[in-house]
Amino acid sequence: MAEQSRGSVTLMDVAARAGVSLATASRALNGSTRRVGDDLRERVLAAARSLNYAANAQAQAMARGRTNVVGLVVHDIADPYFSSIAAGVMEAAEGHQVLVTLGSTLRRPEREVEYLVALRGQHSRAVILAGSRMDDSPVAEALRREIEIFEGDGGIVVAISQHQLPVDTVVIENRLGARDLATSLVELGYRRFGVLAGPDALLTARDRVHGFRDGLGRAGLDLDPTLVVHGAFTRDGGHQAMRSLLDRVGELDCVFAVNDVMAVGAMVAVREHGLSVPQDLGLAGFDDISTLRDVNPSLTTVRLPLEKVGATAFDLVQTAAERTKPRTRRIKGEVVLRQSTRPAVAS
Amino acid sequence: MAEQSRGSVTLMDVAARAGVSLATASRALNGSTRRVGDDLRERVLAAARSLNYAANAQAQAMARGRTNVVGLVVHDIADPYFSSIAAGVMEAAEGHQVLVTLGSTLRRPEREVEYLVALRGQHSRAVILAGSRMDDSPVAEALRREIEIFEGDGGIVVAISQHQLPVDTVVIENRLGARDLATSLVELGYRRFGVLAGPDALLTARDRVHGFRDGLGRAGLDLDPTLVVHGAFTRDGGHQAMRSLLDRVGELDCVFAVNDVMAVGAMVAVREHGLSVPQDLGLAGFDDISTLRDVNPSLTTVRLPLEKVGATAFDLVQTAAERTKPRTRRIKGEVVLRQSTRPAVAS
DNA sequence: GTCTATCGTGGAAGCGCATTCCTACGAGGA
DNA sequence: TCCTCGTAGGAATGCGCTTCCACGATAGAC
Repeated sequence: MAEQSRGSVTLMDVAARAGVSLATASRALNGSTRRVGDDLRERVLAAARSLNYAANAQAQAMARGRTNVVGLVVHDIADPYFSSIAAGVMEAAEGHQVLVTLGSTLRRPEREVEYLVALRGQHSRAVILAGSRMDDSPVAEALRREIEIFEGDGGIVVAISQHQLPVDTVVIENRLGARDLATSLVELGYRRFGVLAGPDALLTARDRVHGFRDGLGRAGLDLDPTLVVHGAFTRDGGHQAMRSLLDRVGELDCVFAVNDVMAVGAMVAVREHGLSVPQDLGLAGFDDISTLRDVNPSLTTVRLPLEKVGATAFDLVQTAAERTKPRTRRIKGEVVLRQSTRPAVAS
Repeated sequence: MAEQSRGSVTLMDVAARAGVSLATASRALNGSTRRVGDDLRERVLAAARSLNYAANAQAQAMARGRTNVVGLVVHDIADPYFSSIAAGVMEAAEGHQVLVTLGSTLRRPEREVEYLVALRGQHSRAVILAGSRMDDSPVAEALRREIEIFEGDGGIVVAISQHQLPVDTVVIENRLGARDLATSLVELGYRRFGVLAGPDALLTARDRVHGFRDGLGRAGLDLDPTLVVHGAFTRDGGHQAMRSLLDRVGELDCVFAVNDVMAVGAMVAVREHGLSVPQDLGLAGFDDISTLRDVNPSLTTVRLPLEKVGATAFDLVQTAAERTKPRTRRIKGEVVLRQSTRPAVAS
C-alpha cells in the first residue's frame, strides 16, 4: 500500500506511522549500538516498507560526517584496459555498501585534479586514480597538493600504475613484463626489434620500453633508438607509428607495441603494406585485452590481470584504516606467446 | 597558504576569515539572486582559495533539496557495448556540472531495481538505464513500480534500448538494422542462414532475430527455427552456439550472430573446425564494436553509433523538464559489409 | 524490601549549507 | 531638512538524519 505524498518520504513520516520517535526509527532501520525492542522494530520496518522509504543519503552523510562513496578516476572508460579495471573495482565493491562513482578524464591529466576536488566536496571516502602517471611536473605538483588536502580531510587515495605518489598503490610491473617479453622473443629467434612506444610522457609506456630494452640488453642485444617510434596509446596511434616504421621494415624481424590496442593497429598497417604477421614480421603487444584475444593471427602479449588490479585497489581502500605508511601491491604480467610471433609457436 | 585544520574547511571558516557573514559568503561563492559588493566578494573568494575550501556537496544538496548526480546503470561495464555508451554519456555530461555515478548490474536484472532505490536515496536528479529490457515479468513489474516512485520524488528516468517502460527512451532500431542486414546478405547471394541468437529473454537479442527473419521473409526466404541457437550474449556464448551449429554447417552458407562479440567467438569456432570465413561460411555481427573492427577477416556488421546513444540519453535528461509525456529518440544502425561475408566485397 | 546497574525509548542538538526575513544604511525627492 | 524607497549585509530557520543525553522501567544484588 504505497502512499505517495508530495516530495519524498522522510524518516519522520516513518516514525509517525509506526508511532515511535525519530531516534527509534533511525535505530531500527540502521541498527546502532543501541538495541530496539522487537515489536517496535517490526512496526518501523513495516512502516518503512509501506511508505517506500529510502533514507536520504546526503542527510545521512551529513549527520554521520562520512559517506560511502568511492570515486574511480580513469583516463578513458571506453578503453578496454580501463573498463576492465573498473569492472574489477565494481565487482569487488559489490556487497560492501559503497557507491562507486566513475570519472573519465578524457586523457587530460589536469582533470584528475578537478575530479579530486569534486570528490572532496562529496566527502568521498576514497578515490582510486586508475591511470598511468604522467611526466608533467606542474600537473603532478597540483595533483600531489590536492591529494594532500584530500587526505587531510580524512580521505583515502589509491593509485594504480606507478608508485609516483605517496599513497597506497597497485603497481603494475610493466618493466618486468616487458623484459620477460623481450627475453621470450629473443628465445624465439628474433634479433632486430622495432618498438611502437606510445606517448613519451606516459610512464606506463615509457616503463614498457625501458623494460623491453633491458631484456634485450641482457641478451646482448641493442635497441636502435631510431627504431623506437612514439605515437598515441590507441589503435590509430599504433597504426600510424607502424606506418612510419614500414620503410625500414627490412631492418626488422619483430615489432613490440607497448599495448595491445596499438599492436592491433600495427597489424593492420603491416597487412595493408602487403606483408604478413608473423611470416614477414613478428608482432607483440601488452595487456592481453580480452576482446582482442581472438584477432588473427592471435597476439603475443603480456597478460595483465586487470580485473584483479581493480579488485586489489578496492581492497587497499577497504583496509586503509590500518595502514601507517603507503603500501604497495605488485601485480605481475605473464608472457603469452601466440601466433603473431612465429607460426610454430601457435598457442 | 593552506591552513589545514582538523576536519574539513566549512563555509563558516571562509566567512570568518573574510570577515563577513555566512550568508554573504554563500552568496559570493555561488552567486544568487542577490548581489554582493565587489570588495566583499573578492575577500570571500580569496579566503576560499587560501583555505582550499570545497563546498560540502551533501550539505548543499540538502539545503537546496536537489543534487546534480546522474546515475548510469549498465549491465556490464567491461562489455565494450556499454563502455562506449558510458563514454558517450560522460562526454556529454562534461561541463554540465553533473556527477555521473556508474552502476553495473553484472547482468542480474534485479540489481537494476536495487540501484534505482539507492539512487533515489541519493536524490539523484536522473538515472539512465542503459541495458536491454528483459522478458521477465516479476522483475519488470518491480522495476516499473520503483520507477514510478523514483519519478514521484521528482527524479528523471531515461532508458536505452527498447521502449518498454513509460519513460523517455533512446530506442535502438535493432529490428530495422537486422532486417537491412538480412537484405544485404541476400543481395550478396547468401540463401541458407543460421543465427546465433543470444539469450531468449533479452529483448535486444530477440528483436535482432525477428528483424533478421523479417528481412529474409521479404526476400522470400525462410529461417529454419532449428538453425537458430541461443547462447550467452558473450564471446564464449557465440563460440559455443557456433559449435553446436557446426555439424549442420553443410546446410548453411552464412551465420548471423546477434552481436559482434558473439560473432568473434563464432569465428574462432569456425576456424577451429578447420573452415574459413568467408570462403566456407559467411559471418555477420551487430554493433560494430570499435575494438573489434580489426579482426581478420573484418566483420560484416551493423554499425551502431554507441557514443551518440549515450549522448542522446544525456540530452533527454537535460531537457526532461519540458517534456509532457515520454519521448522517444530513435537511433538507426547502418549495415557495413566487410570481408567476413564474401572475399569480393572486402571493404 | 530498597538500592543500583541495565536497557529501551524519547527529546533535542547539530552536521554545513541555502535562503528567507529583517535591519541598517545611503540616496534621492519633496 | 525630513521622509521614503532601494539595497547590501546579517541573523535565523530548516533540510533529514545520527547520536548524545536524560528518563523511566525493569531486573538483579544486598
